[in-house]
Amino acid sequence: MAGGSTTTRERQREATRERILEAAVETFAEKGFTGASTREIARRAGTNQGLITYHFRTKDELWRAAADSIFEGLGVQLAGRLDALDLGDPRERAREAIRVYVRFAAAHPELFRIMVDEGRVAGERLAWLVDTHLRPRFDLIARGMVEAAGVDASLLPHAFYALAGAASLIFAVAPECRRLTGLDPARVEAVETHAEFVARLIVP
Amino acid sequence: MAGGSTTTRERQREATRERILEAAVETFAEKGFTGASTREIARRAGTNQGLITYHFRTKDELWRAAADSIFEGLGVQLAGRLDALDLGDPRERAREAIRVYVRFAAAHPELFRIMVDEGRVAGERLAWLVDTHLRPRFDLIARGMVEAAGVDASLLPHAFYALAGAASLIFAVAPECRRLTGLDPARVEAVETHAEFVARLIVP
DNA sequence: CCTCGAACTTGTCGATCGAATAGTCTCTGC
DNA sequence: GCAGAGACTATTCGATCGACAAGTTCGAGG
Repeated sequence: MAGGSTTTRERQREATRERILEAAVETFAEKGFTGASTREIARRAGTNQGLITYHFRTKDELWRAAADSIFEGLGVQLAGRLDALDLGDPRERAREAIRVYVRFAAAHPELFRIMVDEGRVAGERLAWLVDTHLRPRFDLIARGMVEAAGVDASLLPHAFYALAGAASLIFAVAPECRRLTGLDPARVEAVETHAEFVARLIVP
Repeated sequence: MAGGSTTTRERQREATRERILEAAVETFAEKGFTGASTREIARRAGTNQGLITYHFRTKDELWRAAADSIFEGLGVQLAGRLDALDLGDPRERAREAIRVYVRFAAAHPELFRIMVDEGRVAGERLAWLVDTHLRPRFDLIARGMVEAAGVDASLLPHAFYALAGAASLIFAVAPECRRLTGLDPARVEAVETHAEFVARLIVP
């Protein structure tokens, strides 16, 4: 089935789906599930609302596809970068892993935003999000924390959420940070400063 | 105006306003501004939707009143508790200040939730929130960080958001934490463990 | 070339949103 | 103890939501 034969039709279909998906990730990250309307997503994607129902049956399935898309990117980027750092002493390696995580959080604030949005109230979407995407990542990071950083197993939830919060919040509320402190967290120097700050915070 | 003479009418009016306000804080914290409907808030308060329009003119003003209510509580609680700790060495005092902050974040996750909700997109509500409530608190905490903990002024935004995120995230996404890790962050022992963890993290 | 199915557009449905209105009830001041 | 004001209810409005169904366009296979 694979083969390279992609007809014009297939290419356009996939391109349209991708445009809608990108707009969905953006909009869900900004407004949350209820706050984002399928009409606005369609407008950002440059089409109409009916086309969303056609490609993704419901708003709920569109949201799941958007979440899949976000976590897919996370997997690729983190895996690739973490392979590169195998030398140096364990503490420096832990610091570098944190820097990588902070840089990712800066580049993709959607992840943190959607986690906070859905994590507040128990429900079907939260259950799906945790079971499908969060648990595998958590297990991976937790193993690293126990083996490399020597974190006590009973403290794992605390360490995980403390790290996630310290690393991501400033980028998730970038407009607020700009107005409150004058610092634009999106600038490269700000990202590097934050990465170094959090790395030294957790591994002094 | 002052005087103690509160008629039955005045008492009931204030009691109703308070019930609506509590329901509003709850609902806005759970669903965000657009996700929360005035009808649901009225239902939680045990009245009808028209009464909200009567007491607070618009949904926007109700939201502002809810934010006022949250930050009023923050001011009272933090001020009272921080006065009590004047002895001990500076590092231990800084740790205790962090513990107080974590306990507050655990008791009032609404604060963090509303901050993240509104901080994502620049707008009128964010501008009002920052100028009215956030900036005074930030200046206070920033002064404490510079004077007591010796944080470099250029790192203040990073330190502020790292602390806020590390302290609050686990409580803001309590349902997610329960499902992901099995730990219920609302339990007293969990709060104290997190307080100690973050305090030792930032002031080793 | 031509038709057939897919990708896509347009229009509409019932439900629900925030807000405004008119009407009801109850406490208060004279 | 009665008239009036103010707290509260019931109803309705236009706008917008997600979902659906009918049309329109257009590239691919025979």
